Amino acid sequence: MAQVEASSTRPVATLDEVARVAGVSRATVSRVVNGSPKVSADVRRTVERAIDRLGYVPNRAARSLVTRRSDSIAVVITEPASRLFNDPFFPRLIRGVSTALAARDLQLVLLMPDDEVDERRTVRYLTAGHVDGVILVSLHGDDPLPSQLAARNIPVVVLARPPHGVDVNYVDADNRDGARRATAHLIDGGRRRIGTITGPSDMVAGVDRLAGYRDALADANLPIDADLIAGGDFTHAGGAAAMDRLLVARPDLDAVFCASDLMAVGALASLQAAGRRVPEDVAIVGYDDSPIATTTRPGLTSVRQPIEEMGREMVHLLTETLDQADRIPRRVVLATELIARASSARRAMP
Amino acid sequence: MAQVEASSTRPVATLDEVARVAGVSRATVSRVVNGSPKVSADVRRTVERAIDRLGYVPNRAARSLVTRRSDSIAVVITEPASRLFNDPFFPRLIRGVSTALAARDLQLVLLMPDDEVDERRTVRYLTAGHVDGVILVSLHGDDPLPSQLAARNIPVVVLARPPHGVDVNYVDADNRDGARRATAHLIDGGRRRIGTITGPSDMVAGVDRLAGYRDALADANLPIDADLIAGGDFTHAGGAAAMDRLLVARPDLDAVFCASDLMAVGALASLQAAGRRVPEDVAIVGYDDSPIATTTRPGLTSVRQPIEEMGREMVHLLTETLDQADRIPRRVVLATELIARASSARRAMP
DNA sequence: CCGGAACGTGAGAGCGCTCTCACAACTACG
DNA sequence: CGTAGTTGTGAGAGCGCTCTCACGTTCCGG
Repeated sequence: MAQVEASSTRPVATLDEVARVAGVSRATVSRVVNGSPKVSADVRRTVERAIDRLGYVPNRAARSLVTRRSDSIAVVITEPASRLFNDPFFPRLIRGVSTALAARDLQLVLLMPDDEVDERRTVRYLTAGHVDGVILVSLHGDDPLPSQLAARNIPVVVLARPPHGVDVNYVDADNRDGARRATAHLIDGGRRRIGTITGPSDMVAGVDRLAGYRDALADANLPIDADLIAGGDFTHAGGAAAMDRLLVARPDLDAVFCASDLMAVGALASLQAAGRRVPEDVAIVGYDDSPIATTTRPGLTSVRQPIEEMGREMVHLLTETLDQADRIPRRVVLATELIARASSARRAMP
Repeated sequence: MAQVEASSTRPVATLDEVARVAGVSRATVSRVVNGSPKVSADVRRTVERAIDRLGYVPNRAARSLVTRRSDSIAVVITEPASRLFNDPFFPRLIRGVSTALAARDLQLVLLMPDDEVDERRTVRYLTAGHVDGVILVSLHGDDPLPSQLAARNIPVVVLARPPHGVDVNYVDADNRDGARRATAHLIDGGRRRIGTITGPSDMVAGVDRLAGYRDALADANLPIDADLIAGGDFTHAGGAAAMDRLLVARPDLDAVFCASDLMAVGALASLQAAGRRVPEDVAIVGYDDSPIATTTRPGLTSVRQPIEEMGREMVHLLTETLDQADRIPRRVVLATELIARASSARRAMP
């Protein structure tokens, strides 16, 4: 039985060995591997056979040492664990990024710095030439990473509009318009005393969605009442607490727009505990169209963001930046979609 | 203003430059960078100053070319998108893995092959010496990856016990014991006609949890009735459908153990739609202790798996395998915990 | 006071690959 | 038939790092 699969020794064939077996030079093998057109058909076939026979796989370290390219892209998520756990946003975004990278034969490297020390390690990693570009998923605007990377000339695309008009590529969903449409939908349903539970005021998404709520009221010539605006934090508990406050301040409210589904679910529980019927007494609209929106009773009307598409778009933007030397920052804002469910059903005729 | 930060040119200082600036040899700088003890204190200080001044970061490609180490670990998730979206399991696992890797200064590389083509690319990537080891998160047992990697002598740890007693490192939660305890909890609560909604029979977790259910009934000398066992698929819709079937087959059942929270939520909806009160008429226990368990009404009793710890344990196992030449496969099985909520409240005295 | 151990440092090879350049073998054209 | 171009292939340098080995100092015991 000479049929040995190079079993226990590391089967690391090199370019050199392939060249020897195929009876050509290293350069020619390299050309075959990299799909250069200037190789004659029969030499190419010979080399390919040798590659197959040896199970040759190019060593990326050696390659990227000379090309100064790693063909991988980092996705950096700087979010507290709690958000990551509860939010289906990230898996979906990653999936979008992942498929787009795969199509370009780029490798995804996920980094999730946990603390200060970790973040320094991350910067070191990114600047060590380990990746060709960085996708930054940080919903808090005060992150120093973009400028640090910019200083090192590493292409970056961030998710969500940065709060200070930094010159950086970004992709975002149209939060303001989404919130406007959600609120308009409530107005269309016959609601007039519409409250809102906002996101944190230090997050652009929170601020933008509040602005959209205001837009819709203004469009309909409805007054904006501070008593109808309660601050939340994108969490279930925060949503419930905010709802409680709204019910005290404005017991007569007939609808509420929540800047996240998690808060909407909290608000729903709070409303039901207070004996209000949804949607008969109070209509609710959430934001994110997360899976939880379909499991509540009644089902939760929500604003869907094109999350996967945002991921794909970020990759698109990044690879464009990679190829072109001119680094003109671009921004891509994607439209949202309102998914109507029972929680915002049109008010019955009185 | 001579104060230029090497702005637009790539500021890639090399070992050589550091050596020149510090007035020492390349080897000495390398020793300092790698923390070798055989460098005198003042030379070390001089070199460190030079490193700081030049903002030197070692080039990992060059390093791993010679060390044959990449100092990164791949996490390969081969799951359909749908699961990834709805299941908070993965983020938590990743988080556990991530912190454990960070503590060892290892880099996490996340791979999520989407289809056949993608999977081949993944194999190529893993065998290109890009990673030192692989953590395989595939809940389906028929994955060919472990053996492919084993053939290449790449250390692997898989999540969950493989169905065929493959010789491979794995980490798992004690599904059988968790299910046994969940069911025993229902028995303790005075329930006697206890149904179960299982996971898919091709997934070890599903099979093991069913076995645990049987164990508990056997322990309590309760009969095992096929009418009380309904097949599910770990999804919300599947849980609801299975519950409907159970209600037809055994309208008198007074409790149900669901092999996942998502199915439990579906079952809950189905029970409530059928006019059964939970927990008065029928008690429910789920599995996973996912966030959704706290948002249902009533709150869902569930079995918590130490997911983060499983991630950490996988890293632990992998790094052990990395360091030692002897590759004796190990298995680590972690205990679960029952989190009691209202959905399984003790039956009121009749 | 001398031989050898201990210690700190430098020289140089080489990891596996790409890429430029040179060159041989054709082809085409005046 | 000579010259210029075209095409396929090989030789060789070098990417930035680690690591072995050799060498110069210092220190100590006999």
